Amino acid sequence: MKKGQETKIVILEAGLDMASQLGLECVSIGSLAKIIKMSKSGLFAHFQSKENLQVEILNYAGRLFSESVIVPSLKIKAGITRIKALVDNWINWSSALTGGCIFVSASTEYSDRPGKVRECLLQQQNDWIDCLDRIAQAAISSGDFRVDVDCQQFAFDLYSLMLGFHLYFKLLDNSETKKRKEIALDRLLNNYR
Amino acid sequence: MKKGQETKIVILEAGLDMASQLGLECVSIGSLAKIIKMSKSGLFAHFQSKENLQVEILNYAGRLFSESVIVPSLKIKAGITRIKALVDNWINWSSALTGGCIFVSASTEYSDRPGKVRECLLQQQNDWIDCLDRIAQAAISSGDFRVDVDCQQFAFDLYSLMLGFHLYFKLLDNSETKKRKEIALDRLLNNYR
DNA sequence: GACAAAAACGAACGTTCGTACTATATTGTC
DNA sequence: GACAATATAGTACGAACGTTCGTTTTTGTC
Repeated sequence: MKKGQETKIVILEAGLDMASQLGLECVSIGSLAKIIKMSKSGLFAHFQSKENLQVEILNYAGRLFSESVIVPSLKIKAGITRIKALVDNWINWSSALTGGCIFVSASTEYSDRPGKVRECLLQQQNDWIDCLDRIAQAAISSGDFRVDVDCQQFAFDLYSLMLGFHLYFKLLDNSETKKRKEIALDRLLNNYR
Repeated sequence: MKKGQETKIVILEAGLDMASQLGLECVSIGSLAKIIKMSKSGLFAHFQSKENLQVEILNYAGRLFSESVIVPSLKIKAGITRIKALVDNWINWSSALTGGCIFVSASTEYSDRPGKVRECLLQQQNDWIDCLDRIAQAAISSGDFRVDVDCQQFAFDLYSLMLGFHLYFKLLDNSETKKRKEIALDRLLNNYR
């Protein structure tokens, strides 16, 4: 790999970490450069604008999410076991990031902030919901879910549950979070069974 | 009322609107002053620090939330009708703010940002969850909920549902959001009945 | 209407922001 | 090892940031 690509990965890794803590909008080029010990202008040259940097951080997070959450889940037998694995992977992903899942914070940050970052995020989120939809469809095919299950409703239900988990886990630091998640997930799955 | 108090309310109102769109952290004294057509220093004098301004915006939002969501709900007969009214009121509250519910965005914004703002938010959120807990208890007393219902679990479930609604409604602008919410709420209530 | 108190203003502080240049180092290729 | 291409650094910019200060205007009270 070329030197420039290596540096870019270092930047994006640190940028993702910072974004997960402070939000994508509060990632500043100066402070990010300081963290990875390079000059502001040297870092800037890789992206040409702050907006590009934000978009690239988001795409970098998307690739990581795909690798560590989606792909491993799809290797598991379709149905409820896959869904449970998906939730586990998502929680691990959230926990791995210092400030929690970047998509959760970005979703509130960019709901009223037009621009390339918002468009990129919107695309990712709709893709993710489609992915949840397909996982529900596979659960129908495998026989775990009833044939009349509304897969988009499943996506809404599961995503909501994850958002609740994230709030309880990160901000509230509630000790019963995992239990709450477990109970809610079991009830959710039973309703589609 | 003294002149100073009137001005402060104007500031907090505009501040809340700005915070709901950009997040509390991106409320800047200069731009806020410009919006309400007063000087930066004049505005600043009301709060002595930006952090104080943020805390006061949050408390102002809390009072408004209490008035427009909690209090009206408590006037409704305890049980499922009250819970449905609460959800309706919460949705109206979210819709009334330009950028959606400020507590939703603040919750992700301050999960990793120590300080007075975070502490204030944490208090508010725990109070809100306790409030949901008590509403579930009242539903037990009224006979709508089973006596063995886990009220803290109810709070988690309902809050999760609202977070999902908020995402679908605000960022995704999904046309089926209300339907998704309705189905999820009915199923949630049936499970506790 | 006088007079003190409260409120708002205007200018400036040092810092950081994103971005634009030019110059110097480092890299990869022949 | 030469040489071009790439990558990083350095410097500067105008604007905005939160904050401080002294001054002026407005307010409420007697």
